[in-house]
Amino acid sequence: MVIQVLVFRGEILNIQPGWRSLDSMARKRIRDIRNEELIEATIVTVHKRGYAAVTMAEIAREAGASAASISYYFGSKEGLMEATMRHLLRKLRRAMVEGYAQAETPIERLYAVMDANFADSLFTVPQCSIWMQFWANAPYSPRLARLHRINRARVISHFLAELSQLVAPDQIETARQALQSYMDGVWLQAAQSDGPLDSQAARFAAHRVVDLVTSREMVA
Amino acid sequence: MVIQVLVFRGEILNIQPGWRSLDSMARKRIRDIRNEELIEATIVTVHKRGYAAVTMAEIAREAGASAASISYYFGSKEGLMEATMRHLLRKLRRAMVEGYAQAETPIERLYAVMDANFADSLFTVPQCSIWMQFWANAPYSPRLARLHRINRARVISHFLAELSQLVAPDQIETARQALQSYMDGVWLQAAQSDGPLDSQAARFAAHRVVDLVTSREMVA
DNA sequence: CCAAAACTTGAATGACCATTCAAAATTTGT
DNA sequence: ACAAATTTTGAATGGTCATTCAAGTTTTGG
Repeated sequence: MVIQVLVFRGEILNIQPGWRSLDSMARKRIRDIRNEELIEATIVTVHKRGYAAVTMAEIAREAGASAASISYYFGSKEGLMEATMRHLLRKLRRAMVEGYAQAETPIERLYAVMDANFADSLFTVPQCSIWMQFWANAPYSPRLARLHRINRARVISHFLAELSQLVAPDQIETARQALQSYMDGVWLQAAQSDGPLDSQAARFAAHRVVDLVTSREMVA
Repeated sequence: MVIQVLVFRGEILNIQPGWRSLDSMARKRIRDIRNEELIEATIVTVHKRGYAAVTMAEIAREAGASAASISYYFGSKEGLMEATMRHLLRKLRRAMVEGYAQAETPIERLYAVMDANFADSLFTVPQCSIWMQFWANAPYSPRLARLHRINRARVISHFLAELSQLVAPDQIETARQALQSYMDGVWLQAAQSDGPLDSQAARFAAHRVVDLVTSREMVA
């Protein structure tokens, strides 16, 4: 057994038991820490200043680093934005699969999708705000566009898989469109909210929308 | 009776009967024509290049003018953006009051709001796209933020007025949130659509959502 | 036709910014 | 401890862009 004590620039950053030898882990650690710090600073700063206006220097200052270090770690501004979007997508995916594991019926799985999207850790003003910024700018950045396209396809196929077991075949596409629009719309409005968000209420309302859309009343 | 023949730079721009004398009208005309041209060019160019990346020179080129002329007519880039947003808001408001005039019951007025938002002349990819760009950037531009805030309050009060006659008091706010989120979400997704939009289908789907949300099933 | 008003723009201005780079600081492996 | 690898950044670079301005062009009013 090895006790890891990660010291960087005279500061103790982390103490934890480790079973692997230090060398390979520690070498990666600084890079990982900087990545995390810079991505977190990006979320905060883009929310504060807007995607269009934010500069490398501002993000770096928020992270307590220099603009040059962003280039060192991410290659370019676009690289940082891509990494930040990946980070958010990863968080969303993690929340989703977690909920899926619990759900047993199609409607529970639809609930799970909604619960993931409105989870406490994701449904916050800065994150909804930055999500929207990325959304708006994805068509103009090949790297963001790619991530966006892949994620979109994944979400659509999830919805379709569950809805096909819940509504008539000719209703599936309409129901998917309604659910997805609702979900996106809530995020969009949350991004412009002043106070903190009530994620529990959002989940509750979303469940009701799922109920409505999958009810027999939906027939044209 | 006077026949107006508007000639500018050797080109006949407009011939029409007029009852007012030429002087005051014609003096305003060139300004109006340039305003329209530049705003139209702004919509096209922002859709093509993105709010974050678009430059005055690009917009001017699209309009067949010089970047300096934008400053002459709108004072600044932000002034142009504000004027463009005003233009879109005016269009939306016009479509809305038109529908309202026809509607006689609360639910018909809700249909009318949806029909206005998904009218043929408004529900196009470039307009949904630019709308979303403005939406995303409004919080960072005082002048856009102001327009956005005013419009938002207007739409909310419209929804509340009709819903208060259709659903139980404790359901009003939830229903409004659902309708508005759906509406926003559809625009957001339309902005990212590849092909042309089916506005008729959007209206039809929106009516169904109105029906669902105002049905008695909505009870928690 | 003419003077005044309105319009147009090329070029200049000044500011801002992402990225690069070389040198310095820190950490790592042995 | 010390050489190699990694990390950090101040300053330089090159480019972009909104805005201004002065000098022209076109239109208007009479």
